[in-house]
Amino acid sequence: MPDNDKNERYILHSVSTAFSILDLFFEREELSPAEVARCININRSTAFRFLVTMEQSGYLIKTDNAKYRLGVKVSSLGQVAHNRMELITLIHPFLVGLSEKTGESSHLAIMDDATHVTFIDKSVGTLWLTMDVMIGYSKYAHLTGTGKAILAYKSDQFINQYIRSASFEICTPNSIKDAGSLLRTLDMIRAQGYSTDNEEVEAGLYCIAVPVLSRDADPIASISLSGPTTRMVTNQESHLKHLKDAVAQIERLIR
Amino acid sequence: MPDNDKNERYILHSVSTAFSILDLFFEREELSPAEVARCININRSTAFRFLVTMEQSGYLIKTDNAKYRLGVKVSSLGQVAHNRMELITLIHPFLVGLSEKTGESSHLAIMDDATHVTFIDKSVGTLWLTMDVMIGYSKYAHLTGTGKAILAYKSDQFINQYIRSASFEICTPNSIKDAGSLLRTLDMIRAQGYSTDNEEVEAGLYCIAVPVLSRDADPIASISLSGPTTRMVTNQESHLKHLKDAVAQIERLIR
DNA sequence: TTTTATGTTGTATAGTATAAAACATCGTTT
DNA sequence: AAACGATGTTTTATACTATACAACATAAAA
Repeated sequence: MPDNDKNERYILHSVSTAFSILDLFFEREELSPAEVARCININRSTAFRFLVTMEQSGYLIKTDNAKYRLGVKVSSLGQVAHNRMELITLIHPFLVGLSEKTGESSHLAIMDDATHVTFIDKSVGTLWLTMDVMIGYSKYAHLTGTGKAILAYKSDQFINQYIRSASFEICTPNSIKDAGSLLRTLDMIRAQGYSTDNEEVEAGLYCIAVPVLSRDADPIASISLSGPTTRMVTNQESHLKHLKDAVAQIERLIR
Repeated sequence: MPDNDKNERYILHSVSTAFSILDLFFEREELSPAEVARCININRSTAFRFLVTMEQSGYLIKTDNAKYRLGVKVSSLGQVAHNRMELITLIHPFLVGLSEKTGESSHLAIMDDATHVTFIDKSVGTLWLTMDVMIGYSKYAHLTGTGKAILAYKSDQFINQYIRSASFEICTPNSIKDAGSLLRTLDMIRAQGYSTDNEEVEAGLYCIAVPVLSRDADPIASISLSGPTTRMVTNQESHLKHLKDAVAQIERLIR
């Protein structure tokens, strides 16, 4: 990433660490100065000052036992951000339609950095046994159906970069284990126009995903249907048709 | 606020302005370096550096026309924060119950600073004409039923501080116009145990709210029912009963 | 075309972020 | 009970960097 290296020169160090501290709260519900200090390797007193500052800004709140948590403002601003993502506004009705027609959960995902796919919207299925991922959840792209659908339509150099920076952790026996099989899978996805996740991230969970391409064929997102393998396999044809119909309409709207 | 003044000494200036910049995005969907610079009175190049830093941290994204928007991470972290607020987890079922029983929208609000009340959860009513406020929305406490319910049970010194720092903008003919009538209203709220908002924030909108008090009688939140004045007034007695029932159960749970 | 506003990039310095050290408290261990 | 270790908080000195200024490039406006 030459652009990132270039910007490196302008980074305000303390601001950057402030957001690193905020990042810690993705994993931990509350953190003390000492814990923050250990996590990002800074001095305890410095950590304390960061926390005080962020509390004063309303982005953290201090609990009674001198620990800190995410403040209400984070939640509020998150709502604002969520509502503003026009992609969501546009696509949400289609997700609802998909989950109503099929009974399965439907998701909208994007790749917002070079390696991870993020679920930015969902419509949970009506059936009792149903997939439910939290919005905002991130995974390496090659591990999910939505991620592979997007990755397959990225440029060769993007994919090569991906292979260099991704780690091929193994979630299930079906997980993609190396660059070679990933490349073969992506070829197949391009050939058939959709991707599947056949229990590759979690046992019993099957997913079908179709990319949403911009006018200049850039994969800006993908939508998916997910559910238990048995149900998904028997209905694969009809699910796929619904997904492709939805994407066709979405692409008409965004071009 | 003596504690705040005391902490003033530890504030990291650049971190604080970073969050001020983030605050700007509550109002504006996208901002350029020059705009940010004007809004918070800093140099254009400094603003630029802040934006680059925050982009690199994933909390902002740069659009094609060199403007910046809230990044996906804000939305993700907001979700996380929202899910973690145990108050919400605890109270949400009651909100759902209230809106199902009454058909009207039900809200949970807190005061997370000295002047504003924030809606942190809701259950939208089942009726066609229904109130729907975005979660995270903030107003001066004296303007809303939920705000007044909380304010009424705060300490005298808190209320005096409130009167000093709040501005009595007039939303409708019924809005509270001065400190005197606010104090009288708060007295009445304490006397009857609930607050109303009789078209004080928006014409036609009526709201009944009841505070949620902690073991030591601190007003930690309030819940409300809101809807068109006509419907609300005719059902006021029954709505109030439902609200008080819910609060009684909630208070039993949190003490 | 000229002008004005703005994004972006160097640069010098005033100011502050940072770590180290010290104190206060707390819970644990001996 | 005493000693210890871990941690929250506060003070302090210094290396560093956040900041504004200036300059350039570019885009929009006049």
